[in-house]
Amino acid sequence: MSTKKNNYLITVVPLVKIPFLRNQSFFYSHSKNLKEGTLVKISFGKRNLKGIVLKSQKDFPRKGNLHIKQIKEVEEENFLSTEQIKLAKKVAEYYLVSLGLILKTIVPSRTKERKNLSQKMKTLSSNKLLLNNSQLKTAKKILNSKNQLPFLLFAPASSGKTNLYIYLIQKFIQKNKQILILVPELTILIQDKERYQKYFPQEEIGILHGKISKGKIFSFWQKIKQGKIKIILGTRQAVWAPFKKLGLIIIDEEQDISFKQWDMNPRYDARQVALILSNIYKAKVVLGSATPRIEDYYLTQKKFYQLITLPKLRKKKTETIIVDMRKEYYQKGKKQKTISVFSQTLKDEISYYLKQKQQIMLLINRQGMSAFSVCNNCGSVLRCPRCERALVYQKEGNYQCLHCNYQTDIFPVCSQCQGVNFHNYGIGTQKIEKEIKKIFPSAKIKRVDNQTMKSSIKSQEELWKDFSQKKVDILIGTQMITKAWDLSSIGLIGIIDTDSLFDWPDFFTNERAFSFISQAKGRLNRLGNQISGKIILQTFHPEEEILKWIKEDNYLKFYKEEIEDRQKLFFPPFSQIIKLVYQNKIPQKVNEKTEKIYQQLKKNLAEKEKETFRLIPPFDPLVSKIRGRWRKQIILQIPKNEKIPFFWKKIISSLDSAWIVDVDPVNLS
DNA sequence: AGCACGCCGACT
DNA sequence: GTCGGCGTGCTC
Repeated sequence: MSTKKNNYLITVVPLVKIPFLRNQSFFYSHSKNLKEGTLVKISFGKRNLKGIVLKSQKDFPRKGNLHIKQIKEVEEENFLSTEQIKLAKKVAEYYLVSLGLILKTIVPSRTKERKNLSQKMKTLSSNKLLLNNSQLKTAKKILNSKNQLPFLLFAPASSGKTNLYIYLIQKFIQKNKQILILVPELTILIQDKERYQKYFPQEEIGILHGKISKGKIFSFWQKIKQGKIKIILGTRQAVWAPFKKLGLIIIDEEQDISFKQWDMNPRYDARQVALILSNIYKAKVVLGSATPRIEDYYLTQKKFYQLITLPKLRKKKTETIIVDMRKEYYQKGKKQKTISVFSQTLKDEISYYLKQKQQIMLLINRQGMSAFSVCNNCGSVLRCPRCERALVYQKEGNYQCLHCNYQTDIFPVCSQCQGVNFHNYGIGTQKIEKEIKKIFPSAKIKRVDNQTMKSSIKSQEELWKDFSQKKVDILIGTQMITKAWDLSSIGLIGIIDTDSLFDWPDFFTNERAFSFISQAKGRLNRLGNQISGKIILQTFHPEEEILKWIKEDNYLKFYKEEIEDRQKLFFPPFSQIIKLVYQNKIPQKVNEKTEKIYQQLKKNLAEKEKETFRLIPPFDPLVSKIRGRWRKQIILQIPKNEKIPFFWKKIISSLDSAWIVDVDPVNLS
């Protein structure tokens, strides 16, 4: 039924979720030929959607009675590049999601940027770059390498890896190529931008992250597409930019899990996407870290990555002290009635560093006043009615869920026995703050955690400035500050509850704890201070070997231990993991559904596959109820270098939207 | 994501 | 019979 007017058949991918094993594209008619990547408006079912054109052909006499709709509107021709579509296809295949959904995340809103006229271009003085011998040698290695294998840059804190990056960027700009720099967090990005800009005052740096306006993103997008912007700095979504001539991808702090979008679809890891991207553009990739992921270091051993290293610039003296908290309990041979969260060692060191006018950072990985509260009458834990998670004591009589922001009335009642008195266990940032104020009343103290960070970016920056200008003596915070803030002048770091970093039931836990403490250590006295930096780890398990590797900065020993465990337990890099989570308000339905799918997944495994593939039956995650929904999960483990069995793909493809499909999840708990 | 279609139980 | 609840499958 082709009319003279609309004699072209256009293959369009609607920007919507379609089971990924089904055909992702649909036929539409139009009066003229449309190129691949054109953005169009279409009607799909009863909905009006946007779509991306894959190809066009002259209409031909067709059999069957397929009703073909017309394209409603051509929004922009050549909107996406061939490379972007190629990337989208490969990413959709890897993460078992529909192509339309990936294309939807690539396509930006076409909004004009509201020109901010008061925006003044600061005239920046250009910094001169000086590389030392080892930096230069490493850079040459990267530049002269003929093969396409990614580089893992294993570089400790203060080894000058940024200098190396800048040198590489210079070289690629000279070649008229674009450079993508990926960083894990927004706050790092802001600090990095200033740093890079100083070396490239004449270049506009494209900034891409989740919090800039749609208009601004679109304006950067166009300049990147035209090749006007050569340096692109961004968080994970920057991998989707419309590069014209990408030559180099730098992934800084590659061990960071923030590269993975774990909380919403598509659940992609920007590092994985960057590797695919680099293949499409034949670009070089540098993954930089002081504590690489176990999986990535393993790949260097298997010669899939090229290992390059940088030595420490200055052999700064930093001391790691492991404090045995059991001894604090049994001081002078007697069991103490009350125990301070601060060991005597830590208190002594704090007062010493305060006297030396050195800044101090105290780290605890919990917010609020305590970890959980127990009813004095019946002993049950006070929980969030919606999430089943322990509520955390906030202020006088007030308890809060850190998962969904549920807050109790001033005096909550125990759900089990109507009791009204609770005892608070564990320690959080607020409690530490209260205690430390008691012990050091004249010290200037600030607290940073998710609660305080939720406030505006402005107040975050102010706090950071205050700290940099030494208006703060003691900074108390959760893990996030070591990541988010480039704090370079800390004299003393105290990790209050080291054990809590390790007791998470997950196979990545050790790796993350190792990386976290190493990163914290890297913040010690990077400025030319004469007083050496010190980190104090308070623990009830000082005999743990991992603490020894941390103390010695011995990544390789740690790697050796860890890779053996991974092999024994058949975890990455020896297997690929797919996590399937089902959630529903009715717990019985959760049990039934997950069991049904589990049986399906199990049933058709061939005898041979039963030996090598692994399937963990439905189990409750650590947080088994979130926002009123119960959840259960199934774990699939596929041997590395094996393909996902087709019938598994088929089952996964048919799962409805109550399921979460997470390929390469960042946790199993 | 919507929306139609079809199968099955409850009820005028 | 027939109304409607919801599980299943399709969208050019």
